[in-house]
Amino acid sequence: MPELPEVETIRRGLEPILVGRQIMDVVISNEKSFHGSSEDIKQFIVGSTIKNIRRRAKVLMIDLSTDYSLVLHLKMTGQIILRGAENWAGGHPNESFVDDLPNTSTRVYFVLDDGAKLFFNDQRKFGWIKLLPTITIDELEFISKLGPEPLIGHPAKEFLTRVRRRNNTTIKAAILDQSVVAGIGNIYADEALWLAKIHPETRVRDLTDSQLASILKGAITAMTTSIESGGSSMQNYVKADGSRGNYLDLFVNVFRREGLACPRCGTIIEKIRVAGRGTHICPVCQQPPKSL
DNA sequence: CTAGGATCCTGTCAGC
DNA sequence: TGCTGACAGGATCCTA
Repeated sequence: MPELPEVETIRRGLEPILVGRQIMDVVISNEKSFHGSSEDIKQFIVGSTIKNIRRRAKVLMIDLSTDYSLVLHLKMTGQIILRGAENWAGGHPNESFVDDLPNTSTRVYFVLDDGAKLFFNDQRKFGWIKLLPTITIDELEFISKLGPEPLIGHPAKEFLTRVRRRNNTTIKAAILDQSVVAGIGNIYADEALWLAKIHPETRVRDLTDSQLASILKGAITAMTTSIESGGSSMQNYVKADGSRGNYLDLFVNVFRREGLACPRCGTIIEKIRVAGRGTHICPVCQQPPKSL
């Protein structure tokens, strides 16, 4: 589930706590969740110091003093939870943020110098952590093929070039494609298309350059708002009175709001299926293409 | 090469 | 209550 803003929220939350800390041990309870030999773990993780935490698209990279890095993808249900003198949690928001850990969805955890533990939880086991030499990360196919970072520099021109390579598919499928633009997932795809007033089943070829630009702008707006509101973190999950909050309420207009009023025109929001994904639209603001 | 469906997994929820 | 199928904030693999 975690998309660019959720991963960026984790990066920003962990960086001040983890950089400079030493990793003393690694405990793996699901082999498929960790790619790296026990020999390499001993040699390049145990005893290493965390130098830096970076993000590219939805991928988190923890650079170690051994010139190796932990490359991490949370996929649908991944979470990063720190328990110790300081506590922090981000990623897929559920009760594991506050449960006793390890629990049944703990796949890997790291023991730090002061005994604090950094948990990688992942209910559906789609996520993974890879241990790789830092300099080889950019050569990985899934990294080298990525489209531009939407929140860094000026991605508009590169986005336009790449989205036009998907002229025959629907705009929703196109912006979910990580080689078109990095970091958009189901939440921000629906939010971007609502902000731009474009129906998700519109073929890319039927959109003008100006409409495509406004979709990218919508994605940037939604993502920026999400990050600035604190993203998906423990702080937004547990409210002051102990009840559970939903950080989506802080910024979404359509996502998971089927049956509720469109904030722009008041029409009831509908849920449909596009590109194999649940898709939320305002049927008035987002008119279907004539070809449908 | 592209497009779209199946697939990896566990848990939850609606409907019978 | 218990079962069944659909679905879930992702991306790869396979087929046409």
